[in-house]
Formats: sequence, structure tokens, C-alpha cells
Amino acid sequence: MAADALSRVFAALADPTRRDLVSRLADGDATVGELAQPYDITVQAISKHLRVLEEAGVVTKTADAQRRSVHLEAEVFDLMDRWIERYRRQAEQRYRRLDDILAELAEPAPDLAEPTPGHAPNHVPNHVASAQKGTP
Amino acid sequence: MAADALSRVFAALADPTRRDLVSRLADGDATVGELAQPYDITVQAISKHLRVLEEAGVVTKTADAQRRSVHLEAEVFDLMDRWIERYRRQAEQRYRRLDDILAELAEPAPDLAEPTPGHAPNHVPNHVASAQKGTP
DNA sequence: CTTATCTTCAACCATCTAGTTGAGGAGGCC
DNA sequence: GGCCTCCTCAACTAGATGGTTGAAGATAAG
Repeated sequence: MAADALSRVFAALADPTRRDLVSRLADGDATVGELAQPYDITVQAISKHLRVLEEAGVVTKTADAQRRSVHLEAEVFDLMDRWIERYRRQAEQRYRRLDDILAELAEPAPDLAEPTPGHAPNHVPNHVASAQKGTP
Repeated sequence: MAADALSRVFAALADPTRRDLVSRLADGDATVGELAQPYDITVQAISKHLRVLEEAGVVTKTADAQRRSVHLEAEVFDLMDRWIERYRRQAEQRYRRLDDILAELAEPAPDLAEPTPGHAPNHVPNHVASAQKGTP
């Protein structure tokens, strides 16, 4: 489920404990024990959280001894950023376009104007259908 | 449970179907039925997905009739962006600082960035890093 | 008024997840 | 060797999640 990279990253960061771990790792590498210390939960639970972060590519563990040093990987942020920026820009462009339409409403424009249900999105399905969900 | 806003947003976008819905809504508003059409799953499932996105603040529904028009809210992207940028910049700074440290390994550098409490993060081949406990 | 369309609510099921306890595995240190 | 520390694996539990089917609430159309 959700095998793709972006889903793993988002899911990994959907947990406040894991985001807090990332926050602390941004200050510098740390061992599992050091990371686990401030929390009430067991060190095994932290180990599991770190495994989730690792499988998402958010962190890497360098096994330099029996104490694993955990390191934050910044590249996944680029991955998320690219996704976010893409749709944000698109949505903001749409906003601006709507403003334009509202501004020039004085013209005899067809019925597509209002933010009311009138405007059916002739959305061309470029990414459509069975995007995931392989088997019905 | 996740409770906090950021967790809800990340969790909402951790599903590829929901990300695809966002992708289509970036093109323009649409009704639930229109959104559900390209997928193999039932319209009820899509309705549930939209409720998750709505509770995360990613979309809003304007109940203008019995056909709800779904609208993408761009502000949540700012929320995520702020979180991502914060830690990405921090991590990149740390990278650059590490380069500096490796470059001028002979000199005791004055703290150019912040009053670092213990100044530990020389996580060089040597795994020092006595992580500072910033309370969570 | 009746009917058809659009959406949600409710109950249910299978799977995933976050946590627990308990038992190892792998090195450093006496 | 023997022990101690750090970390992970295994099995289990409670709760969330994503999907289903079936029925109901609102409103437009006839």
C-alpha cells in the first residue's frame, strides 16, 4: 500500500513524534538512544519510528558500531517541495485567473464566470483512471 | 489520532488517490461525482477521501445545491512549506558548516550561526555528537 | 406529488499502525 | 571469558484507515 516514494515520505512525516525526531536531527546526527531519551515511549518504539523514516529515505543509519548514528537526508525535502510547489503555483495561477475574470466581468462574457456551480471543469484527465488501484 | 494540523495535512497527502484528487482540483473546482468518475472505487470512498482532505483544511466544500463543489485551498501548502523549508535550510546549513569545519580543522571558529549550547555536531568519521537536548 | 440524481451516513471487514513486553545479537570493557 | 550497553527482531494488542454494500436526506426535474 502506498508503495510510492512520495506517499512514504508524507506518511512518515504525518506523525508528530517522527517530525520531532527530524527536528532534532536537523541540529546534528545522533544515536538511537540519544534520540529516544526525551520521550516517554520505549526505545523500541523510537527504533520503529526511525525505521519508518529510513524506509521513506528521510534518514540514514551509519552502523559505525553497535550504536547506530542517525543522519538526516535533505533530498527528500526537495521531493516534497517539488510536489507542493507544483500544485500551489497551479492553484494560485487559477486564483489570479479568476480575479481577471471577475475584473473583466463587465464584458459580455458567457456563463462561465461565477464561482457558482455554473462552471463545469472541463478537466482533461491527463493523469486519470486507475492511477493506482491496480486490481478491481 | 494526529490531532495537530500539520499531521492531518501530511496524513491527508500520504494517500496517492488523495494526492491525485488535489492534482485535479488544482485545475479547477469540481463536484464529488466528477471527481469520483475516473476511479475504480465507489463514490462513497471518494467522499470519504474528500472528508479527510476537508478536515485537514486542504479543500473546502461549498454546498450550493445537492451537488457540492469542491475547492482547493492553497494556504495549507504554505503551512507545509514553512515546516519543510525550516528544517531543510537547517540541515543544509549544517552541511555547509561541516564543510567549513573540515576545511579549517586547525582553527577554533567563532560561532557564526547561533549560540550552540554544547557545539557537538562534528559527526565526522568520529561519531562524537553529544546531542543537545532541546526539549520537545 | 413522484421520481431521479447527488451526496452522505451507517455498519461491517481487512489491513496497517503505534505502542507494549520479552528475548536475542553485536561490540566495547573488566 | 564474562558482563554490560545499545539496538533490533518477534509476537501481541488496541485503534485507525480504506474499502465495501445498503439506505437515507436534499433538491432539481417531470
